[in-house]
Order: sequence, then C-alpha cells, then structure tokens
Amino acid sequence: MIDGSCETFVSDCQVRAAAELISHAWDPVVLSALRLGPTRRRELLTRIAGVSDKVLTEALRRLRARGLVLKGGGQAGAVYRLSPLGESFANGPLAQLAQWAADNQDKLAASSVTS
Amino acid sequence: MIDGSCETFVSDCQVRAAAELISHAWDPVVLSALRLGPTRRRELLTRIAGVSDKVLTEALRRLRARGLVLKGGGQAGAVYRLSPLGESFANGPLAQLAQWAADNQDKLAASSVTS
DNA sequence: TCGGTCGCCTACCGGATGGTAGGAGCGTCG
DNA sequence: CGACGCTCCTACCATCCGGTAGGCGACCGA
Repeated sequence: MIDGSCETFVSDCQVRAAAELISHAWDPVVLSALRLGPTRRRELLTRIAGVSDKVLTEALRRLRARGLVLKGGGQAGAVYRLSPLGESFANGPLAQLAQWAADNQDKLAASSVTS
Repeated sequence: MIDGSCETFVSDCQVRAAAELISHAWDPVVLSALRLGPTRRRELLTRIAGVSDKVLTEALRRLRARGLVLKGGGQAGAVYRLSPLGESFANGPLAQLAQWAADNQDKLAASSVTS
C-alpha cells in the first residue's frame, strides 16, 4: 500500500478505504459488540471472548480516532457508545457482511484447489 | 483470536468470520479488480497499483482456497475469475462496504479525540 | 483511611504480513 | 534453436499485530 493512487480502475480507492476500516480484525468485533448499546470498557472485555486488555484499548482508540465510537465518562466509569457514523456503519455494511458470512459459511470451508 | 467460541453474544461468530474474509487487506482489492471480468495474472499486477508479485500470489491462493476465485489455464496463460460465491460476495457486501466508504469518506478523516 | 476495581499505559516477544531479489519451469515468437 | 515473457516458488528482511506481564493514577465501598 504505497500511496493513495486511484487511477487504476473504478472504485479502487473506495475498496482500499473500506479495507482499512476493517483490516484490524478486532475492530468490527468491537463495533458489533457496541451495537448492543453504550457499554463500559470492563463489560466489553468480558463480552468479547478472547480479547486482551491492550488490543481492546487500541481498537477503541482507532475507532475513536475515526469518529465511529464516542467516549463518555472520565477515568473511572468510562462508557463507550457508537457515534451516528459508527451506527450507520455497524448497522449497514458490517451487518450485511456478517449476514453474508452467516448465509455462506457452509460453502467457505469446502475449498479444494484442484488445479 | 484464540478459538471459534461464540457464546458471548448474537452474531459474534458471523462478525468474526466476516472479519477473516477481509482481514488481509489485499484480498478485497483483488476481488474488486476481478469484478471487471476474467483477468490474467499479469494484467492484475498492472491493474492493481502497488501490489507486489508475492502478495498477489498469496492473495489469489487464499481466495482460491476459500472458493471465491477460480483459475483457468495452466502455467503460461493463467486466467483468474470470480466464482459464483465470489461474485455474490464482491457484488454484495464488498460493494456496499465500498459504497459506504465512498459516501462517508469526508467524515472519516476528521477525528479529534477530545477527551 | 485502606484495599479493590477500573481505565490506561509501557515494555517485551512471537508470529504473521508485506517488500525485494533471484530463479526454475513452461510457453511463444523471432 | 534461442531469447523473451509469464507463472510461481524460494529465500531474506522490515514492519506490524496481537498476547503477556507489570505498573500508575483515579474512583468507590467498607
């Protein structure tokens, strides 16, 4: 990913921008967890199985930097919630992506790579 | 990402499965490039700006292993094209993701992270 | 006041990912 | 036949991501 050159073909730039939104594997999981409503950080740690303290912190930082997640409360009772932008992403493309994965998960593992 | 435990909340598993589909940043770009029709490997290298030989090979291998991309031709004139599964992914969730990124790209970079 | 919990940060390490360079095998064209 | 192009593989290396461990300050209930 050298630069943002988009002269190659239509929508290349959009695809790359979209890819960057979710290239960090934990970000969509965190976003999905936040769809249930404003959540305290501690609650996220238990709700998202297998996530570590550091990874959650970094995911939240990234999502906040992109304006997808808002933070309320100070040091003690920090509460995270989706911004309007984050909601439109989580309920739109992300939900459809998850839906597609759910509908086609049986066809994915099959792979045979004949040739 | 320790294992596939899905007991935490609804659609967690789907979100993670979807995340794995696109966690490799180049895969969606390659898929998007293949939406234009069957393409020779050499053509992909020039069409996708900034991709290296090795990365394209690995992306194509992953996509083939998941059944999203099919390969025609042998050593010399290899031609890659989307499988029906790959088409349904590229024209569905992936296209919507790119569309969302295009619609909201002006709101994304703004970030301020006040608190 | 004193633990205990919580948010957040740092340092380190192993594995994965991506870039570069070089080469082997195969086909095509002069 | 010989040169060239294309596919694909193998190193090697830089960088990044995620996991673990430990620590600091803030808050809260006893």
